[in-house]
Amino acid sequence: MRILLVEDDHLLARTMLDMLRQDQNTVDWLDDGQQALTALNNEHFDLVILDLTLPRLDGLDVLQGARQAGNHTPVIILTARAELNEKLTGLDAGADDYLTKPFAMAELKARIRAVTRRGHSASGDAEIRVGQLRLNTSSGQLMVGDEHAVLPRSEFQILHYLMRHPGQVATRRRLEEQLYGWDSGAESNALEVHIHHLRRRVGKATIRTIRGVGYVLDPDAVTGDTPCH
Amino acid sequence: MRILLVEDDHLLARTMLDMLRQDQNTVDWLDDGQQALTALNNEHFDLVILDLTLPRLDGLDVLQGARQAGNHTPVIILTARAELNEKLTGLDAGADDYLTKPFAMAELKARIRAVTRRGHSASGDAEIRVGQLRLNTSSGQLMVGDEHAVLPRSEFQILHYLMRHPGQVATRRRLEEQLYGWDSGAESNALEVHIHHLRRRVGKATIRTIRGVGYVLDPDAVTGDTPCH
DNA sequence: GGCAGGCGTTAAGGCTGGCTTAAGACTCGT
DNA sequence: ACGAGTCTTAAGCCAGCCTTAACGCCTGCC
Repeated sequence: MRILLVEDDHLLARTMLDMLRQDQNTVDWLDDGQQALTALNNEHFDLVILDLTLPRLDGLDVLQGARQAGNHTPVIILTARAELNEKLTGLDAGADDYLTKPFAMAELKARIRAVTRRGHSASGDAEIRVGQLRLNTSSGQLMVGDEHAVLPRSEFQILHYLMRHPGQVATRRRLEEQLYGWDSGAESNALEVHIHHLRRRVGKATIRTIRGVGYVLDPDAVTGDTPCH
Repeated sequence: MRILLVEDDHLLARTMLDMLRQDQNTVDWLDDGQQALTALNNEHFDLVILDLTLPRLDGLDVLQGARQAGNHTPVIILTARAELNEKLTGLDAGADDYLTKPFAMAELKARIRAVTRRGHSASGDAEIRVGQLRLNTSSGQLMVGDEHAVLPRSEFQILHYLMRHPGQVATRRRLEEQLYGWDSGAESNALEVHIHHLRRRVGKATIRTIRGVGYVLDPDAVTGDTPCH
């Protein structure tokens, strides 16, 4: 998943970055409310983790601003216990969940899973299913029928996105964002190569090309082949 | 197992440390409530042994703080008999068990086994089973099929953790925590070497590598080798 | 029908990270 | 003090991953 972390405590932020990236996410980090709002308006994220006390523009204003602009990205708010009363305002302003500092990293993981609505309750590993595809989102293990594979990072990111939006078109741009966040700069046909490799695993018909736009995952497509070489 | 001991009586603490380490555990020790809460929020422990009278932050506050942060680690509370009435509050606050000082080390061991819920019912030796693996957690004896061996400490720690979380990813970080706690500083490929030795015992396919992340125990993996030809 | 642009396919190169092995350091019991 | 068993370190190897680039195909447009 692509996550935006907005947190001005650099020490805490770094801990969270490490944890989130370890969990196979592409994470971008800002420590400033103004920039955060701009980023939210111009790019796509699957989740925002938003501290309330920020320089330049308060977290709540970021949230409200984004929502007013029609942005529905799931948001988890971080807040000090002293600001408890603000939380109500926070939920009113359109946050999906909140966490009071200090919090346990495990708890953050759980909330993320809850908010993104995958991995039902149980603290076990989260898994997405689409058709006969089963993708373990914490280990990147993929089951196609009864064949098993561990996806490399890039292929995982792509397939994960496609499976989160089955039947919807994923633009090339969107997929590249998922892969690189802001670090990118990759100007090549890398994406097509990854898609190629994915199709080899998943069955050719499962990922359909929309010429000039991007790709779609076809939930109904059946594989037919399981290469094994 | 990785255990956090929070106890400000240094003499008692040292005794307990020795005993717990004797039993193959990795134990970290703090004598201060504030630090304990911080540690609990940022790291993973399998068990906390918590004295109630602590400098800076009372034991009960540590417990409550941790629980509010969403931390579900099993906790055993230590308390002087004079503070008996507090115990009820202790259980209310989310402790799993308590022990009144002075106590026998054997008693503590028993409580630990009970709280960590391994070694069902009878106080006989605790044993974990996953697939065809059977690990005796008190002796470190491993049965693979009908072959048996006694694991050295490091390999035991790793396999024990993997078997407690079969099918889930164990990050390198997590495994190193299990091995060293805070004493570490070990910057090397030691973990990989241990994994290598373990695979030799347990079958290569049983421990799967998740590149850039860690390892998973595959419960279904058989000792032989994968078919596919 | 020819052309151009987008996409598929394949192979090669660089690189990272894990695997393997062997050698020394250490511990502990005898 | 010695030896067996254990842990760490280091070095070289290997495999897998990502990107790049070349080439061919397909599609749609003129």
